[in-house]
Parts: sequence; C-alpha cells; structure tokens
Amino acid sequence: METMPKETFHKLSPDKKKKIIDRFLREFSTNSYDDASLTTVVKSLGIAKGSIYQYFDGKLDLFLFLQSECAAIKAKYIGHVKRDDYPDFWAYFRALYLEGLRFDLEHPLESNFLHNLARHIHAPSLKELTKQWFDQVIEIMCKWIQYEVDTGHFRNDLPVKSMAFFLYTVSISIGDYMRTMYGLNLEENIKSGKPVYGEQRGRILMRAVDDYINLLRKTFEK
Amino acid sequence: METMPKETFHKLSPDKKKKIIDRFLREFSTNSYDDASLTTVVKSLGIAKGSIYQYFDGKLDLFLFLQSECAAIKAKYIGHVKRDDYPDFWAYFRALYLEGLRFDLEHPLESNFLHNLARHIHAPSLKELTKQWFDQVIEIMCKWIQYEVDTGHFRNDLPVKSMAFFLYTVSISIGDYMRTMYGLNLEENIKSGKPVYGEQRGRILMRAVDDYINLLRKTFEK
Amino acid sequence: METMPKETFHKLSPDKKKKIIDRFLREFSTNSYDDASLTTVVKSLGIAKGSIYQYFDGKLDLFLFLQSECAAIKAKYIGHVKRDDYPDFWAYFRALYLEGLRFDLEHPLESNFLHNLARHIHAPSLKELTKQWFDQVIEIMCKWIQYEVDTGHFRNDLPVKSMAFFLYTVSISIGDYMRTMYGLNLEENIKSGKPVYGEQRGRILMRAVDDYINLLRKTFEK
Amino acid sequence: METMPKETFHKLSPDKKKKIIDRFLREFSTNSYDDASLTTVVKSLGIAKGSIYQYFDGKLDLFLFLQSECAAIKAKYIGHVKRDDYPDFWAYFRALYLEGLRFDLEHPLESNFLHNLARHIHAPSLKELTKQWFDQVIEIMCKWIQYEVDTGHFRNDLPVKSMAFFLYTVSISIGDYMRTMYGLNLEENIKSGKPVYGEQRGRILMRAVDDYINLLRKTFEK
DNA sequence: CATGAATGAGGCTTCATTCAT
DNA sequence: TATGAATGAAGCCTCATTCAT
Repeated sequence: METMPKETFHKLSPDKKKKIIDRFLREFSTNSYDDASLTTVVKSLGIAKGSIYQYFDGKLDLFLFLQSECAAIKAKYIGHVKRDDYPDFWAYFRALYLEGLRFDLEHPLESNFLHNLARHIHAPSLKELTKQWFDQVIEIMCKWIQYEVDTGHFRNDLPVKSMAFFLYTVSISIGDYMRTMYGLNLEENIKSGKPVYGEQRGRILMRAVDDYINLLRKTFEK
Repeated sequence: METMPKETFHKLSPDKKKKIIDRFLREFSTNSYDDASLTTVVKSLGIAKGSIYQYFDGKLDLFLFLQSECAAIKAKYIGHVKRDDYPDFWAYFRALYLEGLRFDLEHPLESNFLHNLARHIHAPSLKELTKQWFDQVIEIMCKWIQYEVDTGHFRNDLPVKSMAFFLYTVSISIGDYMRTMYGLNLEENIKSGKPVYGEQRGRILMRAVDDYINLLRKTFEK
Repeated sequence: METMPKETFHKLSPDKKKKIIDRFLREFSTNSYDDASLTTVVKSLGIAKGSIYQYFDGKLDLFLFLQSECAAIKAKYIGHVKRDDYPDFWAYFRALYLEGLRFDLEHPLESNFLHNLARHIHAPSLKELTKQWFDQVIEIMCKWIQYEVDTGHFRNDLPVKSMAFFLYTVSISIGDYMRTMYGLNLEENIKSGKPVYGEQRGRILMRAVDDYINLLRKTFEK
Repeated sequence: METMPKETFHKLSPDKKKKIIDRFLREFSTNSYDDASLTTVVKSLGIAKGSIYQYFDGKLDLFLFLQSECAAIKAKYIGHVKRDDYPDFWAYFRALYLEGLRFDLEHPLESNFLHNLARHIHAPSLKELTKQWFDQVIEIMCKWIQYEVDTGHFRNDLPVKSMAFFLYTVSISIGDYMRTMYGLNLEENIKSGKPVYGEQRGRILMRAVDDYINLLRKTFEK
C-alpha cells in the first residue's frame, strides 16, 4: 500500500504546499539523501517539525513523494511527445529534451532534483526504490531502441539493453556535462535560494543536447 | 606533504593491516562517505575506536589513504600499458581494461572501491577533493583524445573536452553496467563479507569492455 | 545579534529553567570552561542530552547566556548607583558593593559564577571573548579613575590605566579574599548542592569591602 | 611520601631532561592544567608516551615536579636577598624582583610558568595542592609585613593577613599587568617556540615593578 | 629501561522520530 | 490538526593511562 503523502498534506493551501515542496527539493538537490536534514529545512520554513510527520510517513516517504511529484510534472511536458511525429529518433530525442527544457525553465527546482536523482540513488536507505526506478527507465529506453532497431535505423549488432544502458548513463550525465563544459553552477544558486531561471540556461541545455546527439548519432546508427 | 596514514599503521602486522583495510573498503563501498561509520567498522573489527586515530588523522585521512592505496595498486597494473605499443586507441583501451581486470581479480575489494568512487564524489565533505580528482581524470583523457584527433583517428568536429567528458562518464559506469547486464551483485557479497572473486567476473568484465568498445568506436572515430 | 538561548528555553516552566540554570552555574563555578561537562550536568538533571541543544546553540552559547544572565541580574542591583549621589569615590565604591551584596544574598549562585568568571577567562576556547570583556571592564574603571583624578581626589603621578588595572585586579580577588580571611568555603557548598545563603556571608563580604577600601584609599588618594 | 620524578628521570642526560622540562613548561604555560595534553607534548618531543610514565607517576606528578623545580631555581636567585641588607621594605621588594628579573632572563620559561601558576590554581585536579602552595606564600608574606609593622614602617590598623593577601594578589598579577600595559605577548612566543628572551622584557618588568611600588608604598606605609 | 600500540571512557553535537498539549 | 519539546542513539574525536614487547 502506498502512503506517499497523507491526506493532511493535500488539504494544505496550494501556497503552503508549494513552499514546503520547493524547500525540500532544494535540500535534496544539494545534499545526499542521508545528509539532507529535515531539521534544517523545517527550521528555515518556520513550520513545526511534527507537521512533517502529519504530512508524510517519514523522511523516505517524503523523498518518494518528491520524486513522483517531479516525475509527474515532467511527464506532463514530455508525455505528449510521440515518436511517430518525428522523422527519426534524434529529432524525437531532441524534442523530448526541448520539452524537458520547457519543464526545466518553468520548474527549475524539480528539474534539478531529477537531474540529481542519480546521486541519491546509491544511498543504502533507498536501495529497493532505486532499483525499481532504474529498471523502469531502462525498460522504456529499451522499447525506444528496440523500435529503432526493428525499423532498421539502429545497429543490431549489440544487445538492446546495452544500448539502453548506454543511453541512460549518458542522459543522466547531462547536468554534470553542463557544469563541466559551460561552467554552470546551479548548486550554488539553489543553495543560496537565488533563482535558477535564465534563458542562458536554456541555450546551454540545448547546446549540450546537440553535442550529445552529435556523439550518440554515430554511436547508435547503422 | 600529506600524512595519509601514520607510521603506526604501517607497523602493524600485514594481516591486521589487511583486515582493517578490507573492512573499511567494504564500508566505503556500501555507504556514502558521510554515511560510512567508523564506529560500526571498529565494532565489527573488534578493535578500540581510539586505535583508528593512532593509525589515521581522522575519517578523511583514512578515506584518502584508501583511495590512494587502491589507486597505487591499480597503477602497478595499468602503469606500463603504453599507447605506442598498440595499433589503435581501442586496442590500447582494451589493454588498459585487461590489466584492470587482473587488478580486479586479484584485488576485488580495491577494484570495487575505485569503481564506486564516483558515488562518494558529491559528498559535501569531499567537495574540494573531488573537483581536483575529476579535473585530473578529464585532463588525462583530453590528452588521449587529442592525440587521436591529431593523428587523424578520431573525429574533429567536436570539442575534445566534450569527448573526454563522454568517455569519462561512460568509463565510470562500467560497474553499474555489469550489475545491470549480467546481474552481478557485488555489493551484497561485499557487505556480507563473502568473497567477491571468481573467474566468471573476469569474463563478464571483458565482455562489458568489448560491448563498450563496440559502442564507443563508432562514437569517436571518423 | 546574538542568539543566546533559543525561544525553546524561554518557554520552559520557570521552575525547570531555574533548575537548569542553577545546575549549570554550579558546574561552571566549580570547573574551568573546558572541563565543565554538559554530559555530567545533563545526567544529574535527568534530562536528555539532546534537549540542551533545543535550548542553546552549544556549550559556548550556554556559557555566554549564563554570563549575560548573571550580569543582567547584577545590573539590576548596581545599575542605579550613581557616583554623583556620593560624596567621594569610596562611598560610591562601597555602595556598589553593598548593592552587590544584596545581589549576592539573593542570587548566590549567580554571584559566585561572576566572581569566578576571571578563572574561565584564560580558557583557550574563550580567548577572543575574554579580551573584549576585560577591555570593557578596564575602560569603565579608567573612566571612574579619570574622573577622580580630574576632580583632584586621586593622585595624578601614575597612568590612569595602571591604576585601573590595579583596581580591577584587586576587585576580582575579593572572593578569594573572603575564602582566605574568613574561611568561607563556597565551592564545597556549591558542588554539593547545599545552600550558599546565609546572612553571615553578608557580614563577611562587607567587612572584606571595608578592608579593601581601607587599603585602596591610601593607594589611590592624593 | 613524595614521588616527584622517579629515579629514571634523574638518570637521563641533562640535555634530554632539559628538553623535556622545557617543552612541558611551554605546554603548561599556554594551557590550563586539564587542557594541557601529554599526547601533544610527547609527539612534539619525539619521545615515547610510555616514557613519561617511567619518569613520573602521571600528569599530576609531572606538574608538581615542574612547579617545585621552577620554585627551586627561582629560590637560588632570590634566596640570598635579605631584608637586613636594605634600608626599607620597598628597596628589599625591588631587589627581590631585580633578582627575579635575572631569573626571568636566564629562565624565561620557568619564570613564565610561575607567573601563570595562579591560573592553574583553581583546576579541580589541583585543589589540595594549590591550597598548600597558597598558604605557604601567604605565610611568608605575613612574616615580611609583620616585621615592617613591628618596626613601625607599615600601618597597623589592618590585619597583617589582609595586607599579605593584598600583596600576594597584586604580585601575581604582574604578568597580566605587563601584558595589558606594555602589550607584551609572551604566550604567542612561547607557543610558537620562539625565544622569550630579550632585554626589552627586562626593562618592562622593572618598569612594572616600579609602577607597583609606587602604588603599594602608599597602600602599606604609615 | 624504552617503546608506542591499544584501550575505552568521555567529550560535544546532530538527527529523525515521537507524543503530550 | 498543528505544534515543538523531549528523546536517546549514533556520529567523530581526544585523552591519560596501561602493558606487552
């Protein structure tokens, strides 16, 4: 049975809900799961510590909720992007990121949280969870790639799962890539509470995506 | 110059040293830096807590020692592999991993620790350190790639640093790749203290490397 | 602005607050700052260790609070004693101690803590703090003495600061003086939790003050 | 029965003995008794920790030895200064400090240790000890003053012990006085191992003594 | 006699969680 | 429902002292 957030949380005013979610996203974006401190967040939010336990079943439940929440929001952006509407995989891939970019610009905190998910993922407390999430992503990517292989666009000399894993690995690294190549320092902004918005970020993201596509196209195509 | 471990530690019987190192490698292989607990290890080793501080300057010193120790051991394996001795980059790359494999089979704990280094890398306590390490690796890989570009083997339509980052990202993922593709569950063995050896592991690693090379060859070559 | 104690502490029942303050005053009155043990106090109070950190920001914060608290209470006693209301400095000086005596009788623990402040003063952890406090006291005393020099009551053949230092040194020794001359053993009472009250103490203190004035009068006057 | 140092210590080469004593004097001159760390000293001396326990019965025994050692050395300087050789007490007093000054210049570490004794004196671990030492000093000073009273040089309207205590208090403050008035920062030199020598120090000390005599003369005389 | 590794108690502090109000 | 004080386990680290070599 999933608890996720308790009813009490949903009954909060949207404003308060948002404030709480945002602050926790910030915390989990700048600290490892085990290092993130409810105490700190609660203090800076000015709400009672106990309230968190009225809203959630505990730290883990809260974290899970954030994850699913972010995923859900993102899904609203990229959910309607269909492979069929694009001439090839890379156009599709690019479109996905372009939608992701809109999500990123309108929900920078959520976006960043998702980009950093991978780093939480080995926390012992999240083991089980992690595996499920990872398996899901891989499965989806397998389907993508299988389709391209079947339609003769992608090479067929390698296990599809290998390619999916490769694509996955590369995809989740795009945050670090931007950091490394373009000197973006999101974490600092996030930590200090400054806005993470900025069209510059959008340009950089798409440039990064194009760099990736350039590389990956040759990796995967026949 | 850094202290790393104190003399005291080096004067321990090889057996005891090994026991301590191994147990800590295990701990840091299954927990994030901040979550790894000296207390737990010390208890399971049956030695006094204070002793650790006779051997090391603290948690960080201990961690750094493990890292440099593992790196030093690995260097003995891959240090003599020279690019010039191989017809192309991939043969060189493969040779590196082949030597790495010997290291892996003979020092599975150390190997695993190194494979998992990346996951410690975002720990707040290791921030500074991490950046240096990362920069070094990228720099080395840049040189590799620059050479191939200069000699006309690699494409030249992309920034070398992009390619280096890509290679880096992919390289450190090989542990996860083996886990994913071949169901290797090292962590469980490590945690439970079971041996991690096995020739099966070697076969798998080289298969993984070949998979990677197959992918990367097309990614990078002209 | 300083935190001193957190709100939490102020919201405790007066009884509990007093119990905690008293016990800590006792601890810091019988131990040097670094040697005073939160653990010991907490155990003897029968409260959880963590609670202290709900009340204060740490050992230093706690110590500073005690100091400012005691100083504030004492200020309520001696604050309204004005030089102008007295014919000469020594009458003023005596009046200050007389008020101090009332404070002492009604707040023996606080009084003792203040008398012993000087002994904490060289604790390495309090270095910075200490210097400020010392400088303040000297400055005040310099003003006192300068006034007497200007009005022709005190000798003018010595640097005012020398005289201030002298007065300071002598003033803070009055606790030891009472111990030495009149066999008062406050510390033992304090440590054992016995009451430190007693009108006898008052008589002794004023006798000590008169002894001091007798000495100092000649030291300072023209 | 007094242990003081064990025979083993006396059998050491004078050089080694001196090195050990000096280093410990430094430690106890810059830290409170409880805060002074054998571990630190032993490390910086490069000798075995266990050795200390071959030389002394423990921290306390070591401290006591240092005290008696310093006192003994100082006694060799001021021991032969006799009241009878001087026209009045202050000439005598000055002569004592002048000899003390020679001691100070030739044994700055020992001198400083003695100057700072007072600050160790309230350490719980030293309680008993302290009282004895203090009583001795007071007793000596009582004799001095009694003599001056008897010979009609000092006032007789105050208990001799009061005056002795006063003289004591003032005398032990001379170190702090130099620090305050003349900005001497011995501690830093001591801590950093730099020499504490310097004729400047001598000049300052005698100036301080003259300041004190100027004050005290009027305090005590008829 | 010298060594220095081992000890383990004790230091301060942080944390997620509970529960009475 | 909201609060936030209380909890106590666990964290890392330092220390004086002991004792086998």
